[in-house]
Amino acid sequence: MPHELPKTYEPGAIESRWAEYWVREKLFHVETPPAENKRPVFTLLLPPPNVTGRLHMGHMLNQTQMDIVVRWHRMRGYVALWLPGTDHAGIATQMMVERQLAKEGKNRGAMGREKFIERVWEWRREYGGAILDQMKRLGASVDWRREYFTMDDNLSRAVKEVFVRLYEDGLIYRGKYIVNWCSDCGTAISDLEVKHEDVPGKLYEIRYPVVDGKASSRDEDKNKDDFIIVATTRPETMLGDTAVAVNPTDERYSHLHGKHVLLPLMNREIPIITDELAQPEFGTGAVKVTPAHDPNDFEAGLRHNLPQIEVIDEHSKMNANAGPYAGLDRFAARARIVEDLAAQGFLVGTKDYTIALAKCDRSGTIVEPRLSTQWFVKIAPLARRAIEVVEKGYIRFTPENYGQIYLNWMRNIHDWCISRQLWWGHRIPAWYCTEKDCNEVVVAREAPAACKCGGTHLEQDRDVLDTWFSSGLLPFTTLGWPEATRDLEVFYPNSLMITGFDILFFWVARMIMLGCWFMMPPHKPGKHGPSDEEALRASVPFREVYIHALVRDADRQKMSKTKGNVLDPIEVIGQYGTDATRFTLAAMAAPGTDIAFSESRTAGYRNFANKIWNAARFMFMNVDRVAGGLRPAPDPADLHPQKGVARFHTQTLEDRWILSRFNRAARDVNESLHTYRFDEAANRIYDFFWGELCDWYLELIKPRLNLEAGADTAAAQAACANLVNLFEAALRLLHPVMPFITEEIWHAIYDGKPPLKSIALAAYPTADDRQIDLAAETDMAILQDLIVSVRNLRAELKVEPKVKVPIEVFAHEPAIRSMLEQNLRTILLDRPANVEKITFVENSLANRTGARSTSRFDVHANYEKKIDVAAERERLTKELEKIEKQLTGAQARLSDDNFLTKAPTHVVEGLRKQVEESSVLSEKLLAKLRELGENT
RNA sequence: GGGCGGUUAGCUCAGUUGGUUAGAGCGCCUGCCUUACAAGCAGGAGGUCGCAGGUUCGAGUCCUGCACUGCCCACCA
Repeated sequence: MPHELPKTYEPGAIESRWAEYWVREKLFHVETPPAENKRPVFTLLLPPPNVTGRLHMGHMLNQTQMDIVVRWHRMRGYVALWLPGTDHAGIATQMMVERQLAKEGKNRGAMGREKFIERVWEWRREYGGAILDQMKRLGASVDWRREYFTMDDNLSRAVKEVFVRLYEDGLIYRGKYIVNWCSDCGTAISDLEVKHEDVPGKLYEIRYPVVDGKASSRDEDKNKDDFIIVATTRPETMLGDTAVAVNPTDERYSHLHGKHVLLPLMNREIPIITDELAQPEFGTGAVKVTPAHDPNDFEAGLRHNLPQIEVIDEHSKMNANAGPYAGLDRFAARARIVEDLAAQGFLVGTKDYTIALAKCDRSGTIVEPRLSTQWFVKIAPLARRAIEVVEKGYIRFTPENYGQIYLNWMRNIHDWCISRQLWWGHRIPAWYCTEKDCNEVVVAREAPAACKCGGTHLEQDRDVLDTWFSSGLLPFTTLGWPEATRDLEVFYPNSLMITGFDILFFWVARMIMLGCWFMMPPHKPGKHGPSDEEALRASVPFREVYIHALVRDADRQKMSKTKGNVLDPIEVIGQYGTDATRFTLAAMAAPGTDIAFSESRTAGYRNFANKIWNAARFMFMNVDRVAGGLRPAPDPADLHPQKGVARFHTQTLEDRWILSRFNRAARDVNESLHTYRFDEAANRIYDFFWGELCDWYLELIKPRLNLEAGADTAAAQAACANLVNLFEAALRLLHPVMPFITEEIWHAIYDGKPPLKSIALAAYPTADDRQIDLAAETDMAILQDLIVSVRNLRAELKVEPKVKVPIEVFAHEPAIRSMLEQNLRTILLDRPANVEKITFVENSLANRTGARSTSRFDVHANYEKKIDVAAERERLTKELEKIEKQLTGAQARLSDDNFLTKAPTHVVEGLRKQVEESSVLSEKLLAKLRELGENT
């Protein structure tokens, strides 16, 4: 029988089977909704993993959260589109293939561009799907039919379109500026790809002799004002100095204005200029100016028309301009230069100095600020809108503080260098006329046939675009832009973006800038003044951004290959199952803190899955045995519109109680998911399923299910039906977090013939307030107290586990007494507390040995064994102390007028009630302590 | 140089707009293979919530300062 589950829970087998099933059955394919669509729409774009990537814990966290949100929306009746794809990852992929070539003894230079690119495509065909295959194993409910790759034809066309439009709007320009140059990658990189690292270094003070122009007299050279001292951390760049700057307000140097210095080693005369660049407080107040190798100096150079002398080449070696140092690596040159300066008496001092060293994020190579002709995006106009939409709340961040971080960054943004000296990527759609003296640049969607000068030889720019340029367009290009598609109309803006902080600026910020620019209809070149708020609101790429935490190892260390502490999600899954791993990530995803991923935690959630598994086995066992194969009628009407528990018979207290608890759980879980509190949602389900359903409800219905004991078939069948219906609803509640085990058991409930193809298509439970039963919860709490009290007594009295004890119960409040009388049947307490007979008595049992008391009842176990009086007295004393302390505090507050007038009523009332109960209890404890004293 | 976060049980972390007795998992101790589950059941120990002030009838929660710690941003030599 299909519903007969194997005895042991083995996630591996179940999970791969359903993962395949979901893909094969195309369960998550989303048709473009028709014009008359009334269903709400939910759109989510998968942050495309690098095509070279392997799944890591960060991906898994990210995807787990996305899958939870998407499954939840789908079950709530949304048209839920989750769009998957991969990123061509320019540098990463190119390097990967180059390494492969190197092993074959080839290199791309010899191969040529065309062949190399063909080779990259081959690589991609062969290995590029790996990470998405891994995703399938995670159960990601994406629409695979819509899978994209950033180099697809349609996306590439859109990239060109964007480039051309931005160029036509004057927002893309080409020019020779200082860029971050990575000599290892052989390309310019953007500011974001540079990471600064504080390292100990040296600050060199160098004496530049002053000469008074060409007509300097030798006499003056002997004065002590004959030199000016500059400080630098990079002495090798001095070879390219074209000025020394002093601050115009710095009186120490006013007599030198307009004079020149003789550049040591190079013997080149360079002017002393006055510029804000030099800050009087720093060092000597004089700074060397190297326009070709420093961004600040570059600007100063423009202000003063200084020549730009490059001395370091693209391989970070000194070039011909470096005279005797030509050919040396920049650091070798530094050493030699310092040596030579010292030898010639120019080196005044060397100080220890902490340097914020700029390194290439990818290769770790020290980045060289280098003069280079590149393409840039003029970012200010785009940033303006991107700031506006966040300030106005058209895009909301969770956690909120990321909105501020985003704004700070966006307000200080610099132009974006978008050209890369690579082969793999979107080639820049610009052509240069090769005719002599024609410097025409043509930016066009297609290769132009001829230049306006008449020349027909046009060469396309050799560079490609920054990968983030194309991924920044994905929220609309994946939906068919620049065509005005129905998809675009329905699915844009995306509802949500879930991603990590690490790509907030790289990607999220760029998507917002580009989305708000291109999706602001109608597109008016050059006009971006205040316009229709609705249009602006509708232009955002997504309405909300959820930033998730970083997954660290159990010791809070960042996972990194070099540290060797990287956890492979596939291995973790292999060991504990995808469901348990997903649950761990969800349960630990409290906002604001990183996740210290602990396997012991995962093992705990594997145990939770096992608990569910066994509870299901218990259910099926009873369905077959007791109820003769009873199954819930698979009425589809009960499933999709049905939000809660279908046809539940509230015959007993525990029935009413569990139904109430289920509704509370459903309410809480929905609320938590609304605010992306995955941790709360997961923990809430855990507590309900294990702590209430399994620990209490299952135990309490066992007597009814046990035919041999009572043979009430009708009651047994009702109990069984309740269990099945409750379980079914609980599975739906859990499904977004643990999709596999819930799918497996759900199908089993329907004997393999479910009314829908998947639990993922069933309705998500919502709370029905009418089923929340406060009275049942209160009564049940008393009953639970009583059972726990009996268990405590058994432990105290050291009753052998197998021995059943008779108990006596006293309750002074008639209502509670009658409630207990109604619900406390021996059979009910048999299993939970091993009780064999219950007698209600008329007098308090509080002072009896072998009794326990709460403010509502006393319970006494009839058992011969002597108790450990000393231990009992200690326990009672401790408890009494605690209660007395509370009582004193509470009474003090209740007699304080200030408290009584200022505190809200419910707090005062609550406290009064507490005092009442504590008083009763403390008297009972006292009575018992007296009794104990007399007995010893 | 700016900005942000963290500090609660042995470990990893929750703790809503301040409100009655600060929770969980793992670990630990005791007893149980009770016919769903030893990946389990029952019971138990363990916290002056980083420190010092302040606001308040009331502070783990709000404010100020300090200490320790982590992260991000930054073209200053």
